[in-house]
Amino acid sequence: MAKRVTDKQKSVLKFIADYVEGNGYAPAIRDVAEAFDCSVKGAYDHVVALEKKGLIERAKNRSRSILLATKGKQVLQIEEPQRVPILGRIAAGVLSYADHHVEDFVSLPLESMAEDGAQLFALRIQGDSMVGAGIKENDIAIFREQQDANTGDIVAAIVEDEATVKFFFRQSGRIVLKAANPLYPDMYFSNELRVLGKLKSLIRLYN
Amino acid sequence: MAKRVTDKQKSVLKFIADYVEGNGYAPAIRDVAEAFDCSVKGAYDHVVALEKKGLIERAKNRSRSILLATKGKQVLQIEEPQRVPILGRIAAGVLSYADHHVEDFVSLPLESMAEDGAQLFALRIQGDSMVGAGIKENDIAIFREQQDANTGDIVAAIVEDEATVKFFFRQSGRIVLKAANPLYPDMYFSNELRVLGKLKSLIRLYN
DNA sequence: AATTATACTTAACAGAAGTGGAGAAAGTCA
DNA sequence: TGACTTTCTCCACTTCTGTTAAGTATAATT
Repeated sequence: MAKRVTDKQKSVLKFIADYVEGNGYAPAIRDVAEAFDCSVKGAYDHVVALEKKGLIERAKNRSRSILLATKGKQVLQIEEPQRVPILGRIAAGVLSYADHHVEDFVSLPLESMAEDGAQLFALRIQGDSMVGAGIKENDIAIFREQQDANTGDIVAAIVEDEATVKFFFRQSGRIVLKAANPLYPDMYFSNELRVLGKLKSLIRLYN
Repeated sequence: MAKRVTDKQKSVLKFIADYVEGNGYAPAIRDVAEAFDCSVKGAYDHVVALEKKGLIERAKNRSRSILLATKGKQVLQIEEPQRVPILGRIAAGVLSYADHHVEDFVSLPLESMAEDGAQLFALRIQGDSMVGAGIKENDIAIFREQQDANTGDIVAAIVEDEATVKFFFRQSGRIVLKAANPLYPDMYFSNELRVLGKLKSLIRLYN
């Protein structure tokens, strides 16, 4: 059971997706049959096969109840707008996606922002330490979760039990965090720095 | 025809929306009847009424083909992530949402960004004339379409057949556009300035 | 070579689902 | 008050749909 997905099955899957897209509701099995100019049972077999392979979900004896399962969307490469949590206080440097730490959600405004399944999180910028890089207080910064970084990256890191956003540099064996504001001194670390992620995008609201 | 929407009709509408939300497909009329513990025809009459009032759309003789119309969503205050077009070249100062002027789309990352049906559009920032305000080249700026502005607003306006983004000021009867960069001189206008919209939010991508 | 899965056919049936007529009681509106 | 509209009932009917039975032929696996 559940071998590979055949070309025919893929095209049936695509028909279903297109039908839903176009009509707002799923096709009846007879609609599939008509589209592929085959018998009702032929279409039925395809639908059952797709169901068995987990590409679609369906309710028994219910008309037009086909849903594209996550797996089916993957096959067709349909991407949904990803929702990224805006984290509030980050206690003791642990990234937690638990409800009580999530302030709100942003959905990614551009499809190009979604990455190969990388974990993303967002922080609200506090203070003016990065104004020189065009990052202002209350901006929403979206990070890709990662424990390391390259020189020149803008990162979120834990400094004194607080999340902070700074430029990341490696200088002669040490790590340096630099603000983009001359009023803030550079901070030096000898490797025990807890990096949370790397800045991927920024969202600002006016008014 | 099409008088006000009754409480009962509202609750039927809500049931339909909830059903779709929960199941992924629309209810059959008999599902409505069951939910409201009334006859099939009773439910049918409600559905027909909702259709006549433009709150739902439906296909004739098709099972489970109910769709919530835009008007129906308004009644239930269901907000969908709004998609905003990123406009490319703006020819001769006319805002056109025609396909060939649309580079891409951004969907609004936060629900709070959607406004009372205001028309929004986006531009990609060119040049560094607004760096002082934390607006950098290639940032995506989202504007609310409006022909006027208040002193201090950041606006998109047409200057010499090009869209430009600047601070907007009124000074002794004239309009002044100021850059947020001392390298750019102020521009003065005696009212024939074509304002396209006011900056509402900003999106930046790193890498 | 034997088995299993794919991709169909024709035919039939039962249950699901939409539609319409003919009321009736209650509420709304002018 | 009279004319609608809303909200329902009961019943009948048609159409739509999912499902099953019983095969056939081809391709892919084991």
